[in-house]
Amino acid sequence: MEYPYADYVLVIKAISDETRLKIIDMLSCGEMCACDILEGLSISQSTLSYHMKILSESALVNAVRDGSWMRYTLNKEKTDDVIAFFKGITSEKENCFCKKCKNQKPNNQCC
Amino acid sequence: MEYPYADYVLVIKAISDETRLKIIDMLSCGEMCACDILEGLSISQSTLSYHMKILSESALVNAVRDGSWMRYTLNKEKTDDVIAFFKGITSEKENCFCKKCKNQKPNNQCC
DNA sequence: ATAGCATATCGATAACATTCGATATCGTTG
DNA sequence: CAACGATATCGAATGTTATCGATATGCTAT
Repeated sequence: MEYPYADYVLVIKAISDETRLKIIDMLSCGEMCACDILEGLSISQSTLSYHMKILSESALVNAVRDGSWMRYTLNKEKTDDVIAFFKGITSEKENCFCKKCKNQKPNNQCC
Repeated sequence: MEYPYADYVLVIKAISDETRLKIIDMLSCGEMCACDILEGLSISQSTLSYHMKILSESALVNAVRDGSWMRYTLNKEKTDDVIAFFKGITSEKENCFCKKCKNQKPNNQCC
């Protein structure tokens, strides 16, 4: 209990969209430019730009300009960080909130 | 490439909300009833009911009626499944989409 | 400097999410 | 079976997201 939930909500929102999950998958084995990502999807160029902005602003994806092209890579540090966060909140721990419950049962569970 | 993205979008959307992340964290070390969860948050009872519905419909949380109370537990199988899915799409793999890119560079990267 | 390609931004729209108070349902207990 | 407590559902208000076409910006060649 007491994680920076709000910070992670931004990142998790970024991965809670089918198009963006596909893009992350596409980037998982190497760098791609916007034009190639666009070819693999059925969306408009402006929509892709919108999604890439969300992915790079949440730091899940690194964006580098190369001439008139944009080259994108997956930021594995960030994706691992999200995984670690989610593992953390789903794992049992000391000082857990539920241990303070009022309506505990004899078996030390809540309610 | 070619994961059941849409299926996981539902689950990831379920965890992309601050209130629901808190609830998952609360449930991480044991069972809780709705009333105790409600005490730990600053939302109305109807809003909690809405969030619990999203969490249990996405199978992240198991809901059991016990008399007039509802008892909730975290479904670790499902949370582990989401983690496995996300690890999968963020890890390099064979037959990766990006290997079919048109605009490849000499280093075998895209663009 | 200008024409052309790649990408970003804008404005509109439609769909979806979150919240609440009011009310309904459901189960328990007198 | 009536009253009550716990939870669910409804309807409305408000905010957020995804999408597009049109247009702007920014680079690169010519």
